Amino acid sequence: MKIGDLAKRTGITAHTIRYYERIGLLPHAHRDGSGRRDYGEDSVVWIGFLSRLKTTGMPIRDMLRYAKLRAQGDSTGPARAALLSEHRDRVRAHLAEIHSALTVLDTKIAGYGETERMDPNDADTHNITNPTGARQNRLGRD
Amino acid sequence: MKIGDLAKRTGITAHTIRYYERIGLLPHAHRDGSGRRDYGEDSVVWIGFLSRLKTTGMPIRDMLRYAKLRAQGDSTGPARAALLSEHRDRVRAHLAEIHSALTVLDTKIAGYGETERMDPNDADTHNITNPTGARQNRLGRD
DNA sequence: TCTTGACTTAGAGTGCGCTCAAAGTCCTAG
DNA sequence: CTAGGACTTTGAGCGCACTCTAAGTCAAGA
Repeated sequence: MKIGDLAKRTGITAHTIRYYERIGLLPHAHRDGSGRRDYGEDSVVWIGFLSRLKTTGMPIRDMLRYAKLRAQGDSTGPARAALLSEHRDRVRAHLAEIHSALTVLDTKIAGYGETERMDPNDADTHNITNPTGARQNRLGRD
Repeated sequence: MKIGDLAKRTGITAHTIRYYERIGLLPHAHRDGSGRRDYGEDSVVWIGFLSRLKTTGMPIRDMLRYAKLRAQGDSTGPARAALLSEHRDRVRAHLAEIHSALTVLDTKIAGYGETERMDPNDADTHNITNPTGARQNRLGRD
């Protein structure tokens, strides 16, 4: 499989695949006769796993630690399990924080509904004051 | 209250408070006789709310949109509610993704534990039976 | 009075994770 | 044979959200 195909199948760009290889997150790819990267199904699986780690907010430097342990062979199983389980704990803690903040958000939204005498579920049908996007600040972006 | 006190009470640095003012996330602060920023309790509350938005992953450009609506007065209530409720939906969707990825992580960790008990030399070469149907292992040779 | 330390400004620097540019090579369809 | 597109490399650039530096002002305690 060529890099473009792998990109399509994993949902990350070819640029990013090369970047991942460069930093060591992916092993150096096998090359075909003309020097181009050629991948197998295992690459799809590994990138899929990396994407899941990314979804949970794991920084690349930790994925890198995991990848290096993995490259060292089967004996690093316990270390990998430890790395993953510490990360899992952090994710769960973060999840709890988000839930808590979301509760506040819910209250706030409900409060607006009350004040404005409108159903929060109708909020989406009201356009934001400035749909074309006046940019009054250098950070503003639409 | 001086900027240092506000920093202590909100958990963000004085540098960041000035940065937030610079980009428009905080209103221009009142100054005392010698030109120093002087804050009231309302600032603590507002920064607390911003921090919650940040916890839920709202980008600064969106907080900025919210802050500008807020500065425009009560008539922007519906727009603010809309902004918040769209964000809430995105956060909930993201939360679901994280939960799903976490399930895979749990399975993986359990898999390591299993192979450890069964055969320490064979760690990570097992096909993990997993309820989501995802297999995430064996990338080429290690 | 002197010293310490919190404050002021504009602007530069940092770390992360990509993302793209430039210039060249190679495969395939027409 | 030729055109187009996918690929190759090294290295630069970007967007985000801070984070810090430099040079200076000011207030209060020993």
